[in-house]
Amino acid sequence: MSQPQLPAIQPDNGVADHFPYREAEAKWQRRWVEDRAFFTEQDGDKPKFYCLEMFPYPSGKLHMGHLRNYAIGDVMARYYRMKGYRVLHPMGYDAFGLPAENAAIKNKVHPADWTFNNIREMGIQQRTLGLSYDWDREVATCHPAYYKWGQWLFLQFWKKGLVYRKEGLLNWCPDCQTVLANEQVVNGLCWRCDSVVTQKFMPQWFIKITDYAEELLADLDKLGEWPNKVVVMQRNWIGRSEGAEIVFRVAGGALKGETIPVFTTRPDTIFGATYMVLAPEHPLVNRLIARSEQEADCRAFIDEVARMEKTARTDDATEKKGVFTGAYAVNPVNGEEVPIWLANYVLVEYGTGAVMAVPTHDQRDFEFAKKYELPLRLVIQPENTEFNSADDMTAAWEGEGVMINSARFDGTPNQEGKKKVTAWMEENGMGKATVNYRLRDWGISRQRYWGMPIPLLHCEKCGVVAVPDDQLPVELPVDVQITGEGSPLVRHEGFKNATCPECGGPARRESDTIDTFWDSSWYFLRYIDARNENTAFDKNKANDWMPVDLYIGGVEHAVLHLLYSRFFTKVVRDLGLVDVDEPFKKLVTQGMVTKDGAKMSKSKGNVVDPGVILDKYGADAARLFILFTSPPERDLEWSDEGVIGSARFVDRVYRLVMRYAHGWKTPAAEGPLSDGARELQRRTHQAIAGVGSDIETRLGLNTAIAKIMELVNEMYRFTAEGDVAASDFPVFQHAVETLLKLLSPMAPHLCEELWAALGREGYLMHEPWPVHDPAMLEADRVKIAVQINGKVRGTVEVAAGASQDDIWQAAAEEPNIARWLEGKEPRKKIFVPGKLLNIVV
RNA sequence: GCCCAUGUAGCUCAGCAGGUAGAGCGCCUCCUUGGUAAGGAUGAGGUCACCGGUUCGAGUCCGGUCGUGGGCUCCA
Repeated sequence: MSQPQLPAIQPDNGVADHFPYREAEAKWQRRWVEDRAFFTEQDGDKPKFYCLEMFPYPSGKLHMGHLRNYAIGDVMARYYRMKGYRVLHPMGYDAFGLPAENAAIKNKVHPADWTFNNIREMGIQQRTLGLSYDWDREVATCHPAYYKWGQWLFLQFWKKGLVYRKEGLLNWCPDCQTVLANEQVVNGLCWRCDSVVTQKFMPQWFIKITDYAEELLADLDKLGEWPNKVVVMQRNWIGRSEGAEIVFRVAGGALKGETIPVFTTRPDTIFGATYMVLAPEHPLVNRLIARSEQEADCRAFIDEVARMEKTARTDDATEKKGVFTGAYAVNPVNGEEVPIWLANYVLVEYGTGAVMAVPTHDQRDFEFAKKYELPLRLVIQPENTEFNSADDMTAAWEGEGVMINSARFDGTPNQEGKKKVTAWMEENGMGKATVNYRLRDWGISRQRYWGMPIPLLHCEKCGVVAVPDDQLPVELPVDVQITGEGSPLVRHEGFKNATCPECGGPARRESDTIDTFWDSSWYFLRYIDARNENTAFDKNKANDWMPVDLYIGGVEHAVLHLLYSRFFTKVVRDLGLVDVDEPFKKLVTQGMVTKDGAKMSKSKGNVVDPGVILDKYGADAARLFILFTSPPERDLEWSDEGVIGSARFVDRVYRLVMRYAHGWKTPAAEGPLSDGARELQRRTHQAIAGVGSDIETRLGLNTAIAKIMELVNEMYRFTAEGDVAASDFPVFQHAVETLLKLLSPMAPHLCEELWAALGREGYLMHEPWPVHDPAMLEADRVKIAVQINGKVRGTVEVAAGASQDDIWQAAAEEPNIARWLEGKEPRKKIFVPGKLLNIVV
């Protein structure tokens, strides 16, 4: 036994117990910057991987959700780099928006100062996490160099006819003389002055996203790597329904003959329409009720509805209320005059803002009709009928049946009737088949300061005129007072007054800024060519990098941001600027980070500050904990003990490697491998195979880490004696170096530090990802479970390729098993090679 | 009401193709230690929510029940 050995260094002999994360993290982060280590490669021979995390709003500090989001993305970026991809992994800031103005009012700081300070602070925290971003591509949407191109793109939309102006309904605070966002309306009151908020029509800019509704819906089928629930949410949001638009006319009075189109999905029930309902905000209402007996009642009702909060208005529990207008409309199919009502359950934004009410076959209409004693007429008779007339009904019948009381259509099954009625109405000019969407056009106007100015001018002679390209960007003026009352841009003389580029006359600059969702709808394209001063992004580069291969973010953006980005991509494609249909190939919606079972929030007082955790345990431990504790898409329950556990694991790896680092270049000795080394070798290859497939196929970062932990445990078992035989050394060496490679995407500082400690040249992260040898996965001898009638009664150890007969022989000799076989005749044997033998007796 | 998740060790989660129930944390015991919310080695702990079915064999597949969480919901 005079084999040479690699002696271990004992902890008390110069090896620190703990990974000195403060020094090590600072050192590696500095080197990465100096060496521009995450500079995006443009080598065309390598496959590309565009890894993107949703950029944050710069609120000032990172929260746990950010940490989780970035940790997941960083592992993927680092993994794919080692796998030989050129990876684009950028970061930026969604930097326009209301909080900056609120801070300005509260703390008397300029929104720009507040925002850029926050960006600086968050950037420092992100660097402290060791995230591998290409910072050369950083964008901030509030920077003129970014929004210049946002404005340019807006003008392309404008030229394409996708931008229009119409009256839109807004929350309005009469005291502050300002428009309020939904979240600024608290219990129907203004968040600042507690005045009652009203609904007000104001001219607004809209973008015709509905032009793309059909494609946005159809292409959901292309999103095979999106979570199903997000696809479902988008499908519901778009809300396509087929039906008919039917034209009613006002029966008498001053407006006689005026058309009121309604949308219905049930044209088969048109003969059962016994009244009509308009939304209180319907454009015809004012003229309809003017000088009528009911005018006062109607006005009171309209006011009441206008004062209701939008959310309360659309709540199921809200009582259906209405008022008769005094006017009548003519049902085109039978010439009947039906009363016109106003009701709170009809929404001006959906369909035509008017409905034909069929109380027998629509539950809402039924309840309303009963309450106000309006007539009912049964027109769909169900097959096994429970009622023969509307008098028998206790609820609307919304199911199938045969048409009755419907003139020429009597006896027609109602599904067939839908088509027939629609066709007949089309022939007679009463209506037409239409498709209606729940999706509405995108209202982008914000009467706010801290946003991208909409690059349009109002000229008295020429109307609305686009700002010429060479005058972009339209910069936000800096010298403003933010008071919260109205938009400072309206008051700013220098900003407001402009010259019309067409006639040279005076023009007024548009003072609305744009919805911040506009800014975030194309940032993934700007990253691709972030410093281009000549265009928004180069087409070839965009075609090279798009689509984003992996997009990670919170599920709260399932509809709006992701839908707008999809829409934007399609428009940009139609403008000829890029050739992809969809922006995000694979989407991962990460779960929340919770504490004590609830989402972290200031009001609950259960917030854990990532900054404190980073300082106390280091970036690698924080990353490992947050990755290990839960799979990405599930919620993650924060646990202080868990972080300590991760910190211990970091130390455990550190100690293991440091004990042997001193002799890393010792030459190996010839000789057979010990059993322990063979086992270690097998486990090493199993870990390579397992970690790679976990990361790649199902983003199982938690299970990947568990497998790495198991490998570390095995290495501790292997080195329990202390010294390693030189003949086993190559296996051990391979195991340790593999461990560092597998762990480096999750714990990059630790692994780089140890790689260097082993005397290795260059960055570990530039090493290729290890490859496993399938032949190494199998053990020489295997344990086979022996079952009697499906229950495990013992195990036998046999050579790896042992046959059924060999195992049967061995099993019969095993006393435990023999006991169960005694006096019984084996009827059947089920053999699973390498795993088990089941004997049925 | 509808849709989608989810229920496995005290806790947080694995268990991919039905085939001996796993990881980390926590806990027990022992060892080590003038670096101590320390380290090492052992171990305990699970009728896999419940009921039924398919199967030689079911956390795993099927049906039902119960629990928990989330989303949508006057959309004509």
